[in-house]
Amino acid sequence: MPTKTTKSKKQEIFEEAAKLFQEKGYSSSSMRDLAQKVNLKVSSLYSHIGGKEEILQKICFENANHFLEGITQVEILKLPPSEKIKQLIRLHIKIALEDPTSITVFNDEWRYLSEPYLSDFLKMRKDYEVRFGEIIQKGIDLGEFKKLDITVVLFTILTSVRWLHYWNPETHNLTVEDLEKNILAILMSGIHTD
Amino acid sequence: MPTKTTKSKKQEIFEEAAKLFQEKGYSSSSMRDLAQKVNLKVSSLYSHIGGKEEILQKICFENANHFLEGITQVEILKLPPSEKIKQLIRLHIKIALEDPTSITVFNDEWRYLSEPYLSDFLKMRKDYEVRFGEIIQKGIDLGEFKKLDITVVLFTILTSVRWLHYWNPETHNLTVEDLEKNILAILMSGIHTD
DNA sequence: GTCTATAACTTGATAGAC
DNA sequence: GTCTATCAAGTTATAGAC
Repeated sequence: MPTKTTKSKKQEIFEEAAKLFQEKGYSSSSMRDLAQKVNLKVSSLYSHIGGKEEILQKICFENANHFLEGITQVEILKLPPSEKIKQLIRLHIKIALEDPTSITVFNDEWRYLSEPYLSDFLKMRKDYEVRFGEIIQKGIDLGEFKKLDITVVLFTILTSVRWLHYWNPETHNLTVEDLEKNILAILMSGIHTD
Repeated sequence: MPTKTTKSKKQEIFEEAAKLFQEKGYSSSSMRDLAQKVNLKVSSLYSHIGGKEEILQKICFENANHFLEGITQVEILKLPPSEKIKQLIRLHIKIALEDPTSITVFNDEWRYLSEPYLSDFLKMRKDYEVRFGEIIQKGIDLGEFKKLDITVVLFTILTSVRWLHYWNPETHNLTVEDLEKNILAILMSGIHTD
């Protein structure tokens, strides 16, 4: 019999909180809701965590770090910009499908971070966007990409994959690979036939 | 001297509320915040509006109706599916740029609608998605569009324009026409050179 | 229509017994 | 670590004087 990894109460709290924030939104989720989900009284939560916002901070910065680590890995690859952009799109798809709950909270609830966390978060996001944009610029310079506005390309790509955390791979007869192929095809070559 | 249209207090309340909801989110916005913005005491607000949610309902259903009216207009046009999809993308751009505040609240805060409004809203959204998807299907059947997964194409298009309400036309040296051209080029033909 | 006053309730967090 | 009890502040909304 395989050893079952015991989930700590703290971990359980974080996981249930993420679900709760996803369902009701951060500011509509109460510590009472959360306590009930993990079978504790409200006051007992504070033996495990510092407070409500600590959970939001963990979710937001963990995901921000995933994206920044991902782009750092891509930048050092000896590949043409077009391949780097494809890798980044795959990164977004992977992160969205791997932990949809966490990524939903990251996407939609970061603005409820208090200072100085909010500013830190926005700096990380800006950093990511700048570095993503630089790869696009290089691709245009090398003639791989059409001469389009960098900002438009950047945000079109970044937001175009922001529905994937709603995607349930099990209810669609489309493998993750096919999903990836479709998205890359649209962004690289468009939906129109040649 | 041109006649200045007088803004009713009710209208002022709705406009300031939209801004407030955009800034702080619906559930973090209080009637006290709103009262202060329009120089009234909280209780006086209730002489003009029924309550907090009435404002959210107005914003959500007004925008939902804009989109549904738009797609109805497009459907009756005698144009190939590819042109209809382009029209719809232009519709999204137009709505996003015309009233960014309202569309932000529509995009991000609809889930705080209470029943039965929430269900009504979701039905309208589903209706829009189905009709949008049918045009894509037709385009594929006629050979105008590549044989891609309808759902992937649908949501990629719908979400890819969901950053436009942050776009400030004045701080970018790109006209709205060029913005439109860039977005249509990406979605129709992709970013990659041929 | 606007105000003061207040009802009725929910919020995040803490004190201190066990 | 968990509990009961409670606090201080915030919430939407209403009653009733002017």
